[in-house]
Amino acid sequence: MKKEVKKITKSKKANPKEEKPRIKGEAKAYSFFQDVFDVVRQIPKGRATSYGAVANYIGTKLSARMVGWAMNSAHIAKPKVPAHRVVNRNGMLTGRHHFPTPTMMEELLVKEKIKVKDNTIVDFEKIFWDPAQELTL
DNA sequence: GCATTGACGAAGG
DNA sequence: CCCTTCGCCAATG
Repeated sequence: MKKEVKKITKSKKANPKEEKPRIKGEAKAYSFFQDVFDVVRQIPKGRATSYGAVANYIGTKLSARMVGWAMNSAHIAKPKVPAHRVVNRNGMLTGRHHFPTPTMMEELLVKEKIKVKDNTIVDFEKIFWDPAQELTL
């Protein structure tokens, strides 16, 4: 149950319509959407990262949810964002259901020599790629 | 304008 | 050790 924990809901829009997937080319107003996409695109093959790591790199580590939410627009973003390389901190392919086909995500991972077992990346910590660590911002 | 939800994460029981 | 709960930020109904 959700209970009425938060009834206030800040709902204060910090960013005015910055992300507009409908418009192509003139998306100058960068937002965490673009940041997430950019970071995810820089994930080397055979590697994977977690939403929390990406969020941490961007600075919104406290809200790893936003990363996942942003990935919802990833399938609209171009060039295509390798969202299959982004999983939760458990290494579980939680977002596989959002792909064109639920099997596409693990198939892509397997193609990159990433072992997937029971919807979870094997040796996730080994192939883990931390943008904040690798990119050294 | 308020309540609910979400491809998460960390902490508490 | 497994399950439940809170926190975050933005969007959508």
